[in-house]
Amino acid sequence: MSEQTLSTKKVVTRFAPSPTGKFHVGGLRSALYNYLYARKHGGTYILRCEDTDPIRSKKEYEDYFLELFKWLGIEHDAYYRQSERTEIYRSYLNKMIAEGHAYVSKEQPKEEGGRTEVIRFKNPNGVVTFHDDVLGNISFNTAELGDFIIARDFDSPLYHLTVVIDDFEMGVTHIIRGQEHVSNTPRQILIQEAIGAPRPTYAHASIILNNERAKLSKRDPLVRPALEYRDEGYVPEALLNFMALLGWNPGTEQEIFSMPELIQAFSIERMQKQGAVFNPEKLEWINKEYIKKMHPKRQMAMLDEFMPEAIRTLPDYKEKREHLAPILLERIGHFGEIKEMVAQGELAYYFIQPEYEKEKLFWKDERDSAKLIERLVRVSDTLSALPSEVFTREGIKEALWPYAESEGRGQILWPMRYALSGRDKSPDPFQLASLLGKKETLERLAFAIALYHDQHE
RNA sequence: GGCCUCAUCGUCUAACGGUUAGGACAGCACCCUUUCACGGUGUAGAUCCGGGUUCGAUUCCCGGUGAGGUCACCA
Repeated sequence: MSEQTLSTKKVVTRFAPSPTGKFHVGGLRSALYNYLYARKHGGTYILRCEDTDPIRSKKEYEDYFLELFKWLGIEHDAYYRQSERTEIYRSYLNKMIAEGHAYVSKEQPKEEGGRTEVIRFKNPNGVVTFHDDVLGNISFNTAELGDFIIARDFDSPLYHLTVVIDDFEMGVTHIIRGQEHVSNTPRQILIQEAIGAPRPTYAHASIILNNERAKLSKRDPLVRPALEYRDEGYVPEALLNFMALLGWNPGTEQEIFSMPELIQAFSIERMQKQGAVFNPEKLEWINKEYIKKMHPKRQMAMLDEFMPEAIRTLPDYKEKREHLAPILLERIGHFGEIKEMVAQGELAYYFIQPEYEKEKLFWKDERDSAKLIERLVRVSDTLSALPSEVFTREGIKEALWPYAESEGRGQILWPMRYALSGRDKSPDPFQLASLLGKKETLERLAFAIALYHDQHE
C-alpha cells in the first residue's frame, strides 16, 4: 500500500536526535535505516537537531553526532535546528488556539516558581488507529492521554508539537524509528489531524536490547558513546553493517554488505518485530571481516593511526611495518587491540631483543644444552650464508626445512622461534626472521647461544 | 498497575500450511602446524504452553504464560 504512494511521492526521511548527551549506538540504527531508505528511493534524508529543551541541550552534543555521522559517512541532504524555528511553531500554536485545537491552561504550579500557564492540546478523545509497516494496525484510545501539554508557552514548544510540525513542513513521508515511539504515535497523529497534516508512513523498528533483554539505557556498558567505536579502531562500514542486521535481514544469506549493497538490499518489509540483543561478538566478527577485506593502503593508515607512539617512532618501524602488517591484521578484531598487545609485550620483541628465561629455548622435554647450541649454531650458519635477496619467509624456510625435517621440526624450529621472539606464542620463525632482517636475526641467535655458552667452554 | 507490542538454537535470524526446521556469530571436536593466529572440516543446539481451524501447523485463530516498551512543563 505504502509502496504505491512511493511512485508518485518523493521519499523524504529524517533522523532527529536531541543534543542532550553523547550519541550512543542505540540511535545509530534509526539514522541508518532512514538514510538507506531515502537513498534507495532517490529521496531526501534530513537530519534534524531537536534542541527545544534549552536546559538539557548542549552544543557539544550536537557537534558530537555531527562528527559521528561524518565519520560513518551518513550524509544528510538538509539540516535543521528546532531552536531556530520558534517562529514557525508559534504561528501554528496561534492557529491551533484560534481553531479550538489548543488552549492556554491555568495551572497550579507543582513546584516552587513553577509555571502558572501552559498550552494544552484539546484532545478529541477518540480512538486512533494507524498502520505501521512493520507491526501492522495499532489502535489507541486517546482519551487516556488527556489534554496533554504541547508547549510551555508560545516560545517554548514541546517535542510532540515540533516533531509533527517539522515533519509536515519538511514533507517527511516515512518515519522510521524505534518501537519505543509507538506509544507517542497517537499523540502525534492527533496533532497532525489538528493542523491538517497528512499522515506519514510509519515503520517502527525493533527495540535494541542488552544482555538482560532490556532496552539499551544510558547505564548500560554496551551503550557507549558511538564515537568510542571510532576511537577503538572499528571500521565505520563494519559498525553500520552490524547495526543494519540488528532488526533487519536481507532474506538471503549474505551478511557482509558494502554501503551500495545495503542501500540496494534494504527494505521496510524485512524489518523485524521482535527485539534484538546487541551482540558485541558479532560486531567483532564483522569488523574482522572488514579489516581483512580493506584496501592495503587503508589498512596501513589505520595501523599507523593506532600504533602507539613508542612503537611508531622506533627507527626501523617504517621498514618493518610491511612485514608486521599481515601478522597484526590477522590477529586483531579492532585496531585498538594493538594497544593491548603492546601492553602485554606482544609487539616490542619485533623491535628490540627480548628477555626470556633460557630454559624456554628447549623444545618440550629436551634438556641437552650441547645439542641446543649445536642446532642454533647450525641455524645461524645456514642463515648467515643466505644471500640477503632470499632472506624472505619462503627463502628462509627453504634453506632450513631439510635440516628441520631431519632433526625434528620442533627441535629446530621451536628454539629458533623462541630465540627470535622470547615468547611462547608468536608468528612462525621464518616470518619472524624475515621481518627482523638478517642482521637482527643473527644477533638474536647469537644472544641465545651465548646464554649457554659458558657451560661448554 | 493502565495502555501498546513481541515470542524459532545462548545470540542475530531464514521459513510467508507440507523442509531431515536452513544460515551466521559464539561453543566444542578434528585437520593444518614448532607455538600463536589464519584457514579447512565436522559437531551439538530452537519452534514458550494449552486449545482450536486444517488431511497437515513454526506458520492462521483464541486463551494463557513470559518478555519488552510507554505512561514528563525530556526527546
